[in-house]
Amino acid sequence: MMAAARPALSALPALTRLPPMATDALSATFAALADPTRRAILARLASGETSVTDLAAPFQMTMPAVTKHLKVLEKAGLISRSRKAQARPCHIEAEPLRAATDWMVQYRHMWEARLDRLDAYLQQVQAHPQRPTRPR
Amino acid sequence: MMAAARPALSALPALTRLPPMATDALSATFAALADPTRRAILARLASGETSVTDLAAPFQMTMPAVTKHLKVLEKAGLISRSRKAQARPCHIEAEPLRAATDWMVQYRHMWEARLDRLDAYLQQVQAHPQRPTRPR
DNA sequence: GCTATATTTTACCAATTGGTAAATTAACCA
DNA sequence: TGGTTAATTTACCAATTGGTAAAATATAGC
Repeated sequence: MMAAARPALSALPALTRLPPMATDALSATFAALADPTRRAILARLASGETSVTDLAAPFQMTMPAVTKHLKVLEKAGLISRSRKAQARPCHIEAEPLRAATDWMVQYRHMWEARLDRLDAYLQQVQAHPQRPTRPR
Repeated sequence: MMAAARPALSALPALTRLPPMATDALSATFAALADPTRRAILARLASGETSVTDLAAPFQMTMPAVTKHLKVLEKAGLISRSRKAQARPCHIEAEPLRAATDWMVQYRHMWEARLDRLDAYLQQVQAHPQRPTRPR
């Protein structure tokens, strides 16, 4: 197996694991969206500024849990906060959501294109099973 | 604080925490997209079927790590696998990606609408600072 | 200053995630 | 049969996540 042939990684004493990458904006946005509670919060905020208490009401969880979800959303730049008496109302921030949507839409073209080519190929095969023109 | 006033939750012995929710398809899709390595893998797969070794090459990580990422993508339904001699090539599956894109695009309308209303309001305030018609 | 309301912070916990090294499986080839 | 190639499984680890309960903070009103 010649394990010694592989150099640096196992040689360096304390740097075997790289320091964790600071997650990019896109990753933070998708991670924030990867939770149904947070998506529901965003959906609610889409119709206007809302207090934490109001946001928490529909969910079967404590206020600190909601506060944590809001922190995730805020760190990802998807919401911002203000102050109104004791309340700290939340508002949606569209920019990063737009960026993530753009990423998906851009790649959707490629995915759909692949599907279309596959469709065309399968139809052709079905139409002329004897002489399948192999797709390039 | 009358801690005893709140009933069931802390009374039930072993059910204090609810069993973890089986993550829905949308959450799984966004979670899968929330990692730059996995997004790069998908981008690569958009241009065609690829082996694990080829997928792993651009990344500074071991094969098992890539296998794990592929498992995440497969569980989320974003890729599927086949067999070709020793290789287990991966192909992209567009459907869940389309569903997630649809979700984002649908909500984008609401977010953009909010921004548009804000824009309109700010422009009006700037144009007629004396008589700001308050936005509803 | 006291009290109520709104929210956050702290300290804890179990489960999940993202990585590794080493061993194992599966298919092909000579 | 034995060796090579491709990929996975196992066992481990540290960091992160998603929740809780209890205490603390901030603002407003009397």
